[in-house]
Amino acid sequence: MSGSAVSYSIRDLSRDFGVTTRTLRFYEEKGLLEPQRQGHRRLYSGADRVRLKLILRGKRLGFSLDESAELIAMYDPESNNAAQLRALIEKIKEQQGRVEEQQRQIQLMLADLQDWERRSVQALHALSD
Amino acid sequence: MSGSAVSYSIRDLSRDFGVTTRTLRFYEEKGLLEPQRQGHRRLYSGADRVRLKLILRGKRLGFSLDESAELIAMYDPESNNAAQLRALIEKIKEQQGRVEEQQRQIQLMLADLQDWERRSVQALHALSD
DNA sequence: GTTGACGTTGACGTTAACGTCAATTAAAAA
DNA sequence: TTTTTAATTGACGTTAACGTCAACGTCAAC
Repeated sequence: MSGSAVSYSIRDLSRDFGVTTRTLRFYEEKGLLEPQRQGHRRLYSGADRVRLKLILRGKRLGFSLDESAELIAMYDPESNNAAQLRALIEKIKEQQGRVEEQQRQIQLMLADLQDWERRSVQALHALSD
Repeated sequence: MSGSAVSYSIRDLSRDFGVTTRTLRFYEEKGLLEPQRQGHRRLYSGADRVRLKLILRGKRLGFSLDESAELIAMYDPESNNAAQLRALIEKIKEQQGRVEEQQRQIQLMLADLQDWERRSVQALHALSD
């Protein structure tokens, strides 16, 4: 076993992921991250980076931080728990449903508006004839 | 000109649209609605109902109230302003882009997870042989 | 030995979108 | 006329996701 434990300062993570240090401390308060300490300073491991990556991905998928926390808990790559994995997939499919519905609404609205536009353009042409 | 001005109480709107009266007063504070008054009581017109419908539609499309206010201002069916209409369409297309990106991210994630699931199921089968 | 650079813990501030009282008022019903 | 019932205006409370100080610690560099 080699002991080459790579670790990162709060500033490193901040830079690498484009979030403020305040954000990192906030995620820690919420229990989403728990880096080690060297004295009173935070030392982030590779595993911490992965967790952070998952949190941010959760946000991009449209989940709240609390929801992301839940999802990450299910995503434990060690546990190999098939039921949990399927539960996770379900949660994400639900979100997919919500997003699809939004998209449907947007398309309906756009169709309406574009129809409207066509008609108003035609009205203009009729005027200029 | 007939003067059959239909109007609705705050409770009517609340019931018909499934929002609380507090919400309606809040929308008014924000300038999204401005019903007439009969004494100190609010009297909502048909036009007010339409505005409310648009606000709620905006929310379903994923816009904030402030954004909805902006959109509704552009949506003036009287003005017949083609440029404004196209601007509105643009705004909505931008939102469409954001939602599509979210959906893309979700699909990627799902693909990953389902791949994972397949593999872990196979691993189980291998064990039971 | 003091100056920076970097980090730490409070703790209060902020925006969005309402919720939740409390104290009043006005009109309708009994 | 008294009691309901519906509505009104304040005004403070709440959740989420951080922002923004302030005051203090520490370690290497000059």
